[in-house]
Amino acid sequence: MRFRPEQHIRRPGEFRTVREQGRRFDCGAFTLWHRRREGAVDRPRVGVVASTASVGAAVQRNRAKRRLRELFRQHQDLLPAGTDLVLVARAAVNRLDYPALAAKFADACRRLSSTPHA
RNA sequence: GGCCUGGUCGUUGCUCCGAGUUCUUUGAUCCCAAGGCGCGGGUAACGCCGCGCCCGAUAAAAUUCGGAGAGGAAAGUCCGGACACCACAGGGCAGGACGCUGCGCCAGCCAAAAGGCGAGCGCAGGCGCCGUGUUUCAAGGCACGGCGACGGACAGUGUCACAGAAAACAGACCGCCCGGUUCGACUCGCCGCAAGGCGGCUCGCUCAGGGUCAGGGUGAAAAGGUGGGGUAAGAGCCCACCGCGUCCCGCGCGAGCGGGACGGCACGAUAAACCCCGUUCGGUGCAAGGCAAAAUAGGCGGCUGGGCGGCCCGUCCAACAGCCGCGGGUAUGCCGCAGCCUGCUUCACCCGCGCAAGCGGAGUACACAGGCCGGGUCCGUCGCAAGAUGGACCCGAGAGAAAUGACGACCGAAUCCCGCGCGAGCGGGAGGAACAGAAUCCGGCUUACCGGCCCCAAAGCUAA
RNA sequence: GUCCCCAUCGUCUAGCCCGGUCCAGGACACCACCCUUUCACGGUGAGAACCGGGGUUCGAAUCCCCGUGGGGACG
Repeated sequence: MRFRPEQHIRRPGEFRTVREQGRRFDCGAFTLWHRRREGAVDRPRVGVVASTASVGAAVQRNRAKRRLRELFRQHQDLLPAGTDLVLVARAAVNRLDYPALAAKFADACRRLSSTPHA
């Protein structure tokens, strides 16, 4: 399953929309915001955030964002079409091993699919 | 001191490049939104429709294969430069930076050349300070090592707290010494019956005067040092050595050094205080900056000087001039921006010709070809070795909420534990790789850091 | 990314330009005592800091250099 450039959320306005109108799941090592775009049928999109204060220096920030993007790439078929995600990294992202992160992410995907957004 | 920054394999992703296939759009630097010309049609109008001609830059998406893809510090942003714009940038003032000498190197820059500048780096040397050793009463000398933002303190100004008698063209105080007067004590002589008086020696004290600066617990620093002579006491007052200053001579490319004569001490510290001298620097920074749809149009509307970004001068462009605006949307797209140069190619713009499309010239991109530069692999030569050098082949990061990864397996350094061995070590197990992520580029400095390899020096051990 | 600025008691600040008078001053807070039946107010008193390292200097919060940590501007 590929991860295409048009699946990136890049604009500050889109980030703001997801975080103001979407819902939040606390997944321990990261925070997941999600929002369904009305009438959209294209693939789910994602934006990744890693701040210096919560994650650390540039190496840690880049590594956290890569791992979160990889989570989305491998599990994006669990998400309904037209879903926008914002993943906010915390310090534990780089400490947990990958299967634990994948389990948390898959669980969050199933929960947001079972509780459809208004 | 130099060099290097774990390895192999598998599955699956990301960015860029090349080749192929498929599909649609074909007209094209983001979208609404359209290549140009001619003829005809249509429309409120047009970029719409049809036909013909001409030109064109070589595009977009999906997919397959192949190739490439973080550092020695990519970091801090402390310096220097390239590059871009402000006028390829002028004079002065202000302000900043740098500062022993000689030679060499260095990203680059200036110059016709010779040559010069350059953040800094290296080698050799000079001077100063510190440490150790030696010699010496000491100062000083010599040897070795370390450190130095190392121009100038007789151009000027400022500051030097506390302590201390005194803190900056020195001399007030204590003290020491001298002689004088008054007073007192002791003693001697003379006069007097006595009280006492007069004169003298010595000592002390007080007072006024003079000499002197050796000494005065201090202090970071006390106005040449040590020793001797000398003196009433003392003092470069005099002498020797050392230090200092001026002059002369000699040596050295030079910083400076050595010697001699004279002076007779007049010269405190601080310039990472102001400052002076010499050299040098215009400002802003890739978020610099440039480009991105016609026609109406030598048009309409608005503003009045503007630029040289610290200040002044001066100068430049000008007043028929310059600047801004002339549909909407979008933190828009593209270039700058991916080793360099040359050739080839040729959108725009420019020049010439043509009624016009266009044609010819010149000319920027991608691609292609060649050369140079850098890196990798293989081979040869040299070297004890890290490595150097020659040839062949291959390659040359470029993102933009920001690619260069994720996961797994194996090998694996440091370190720890167990067993064996006199010992070097051997076997097994645990353990699992530092600092850290390009953002216009190059050079330097600084800071962070697991380890590995090599060279040089010294000491110890072993062997000869 | 590029370019600037700042750092002093628990908090807000003075001192820095031009070094000594600073074992660093003030306000609020905290603590102790007094006042009050008690609390508050008030009074008295005490504790408490120069971001780290190096250098210049006799002497550094102040001057210079290198770091660390904050903050800001530029589309």
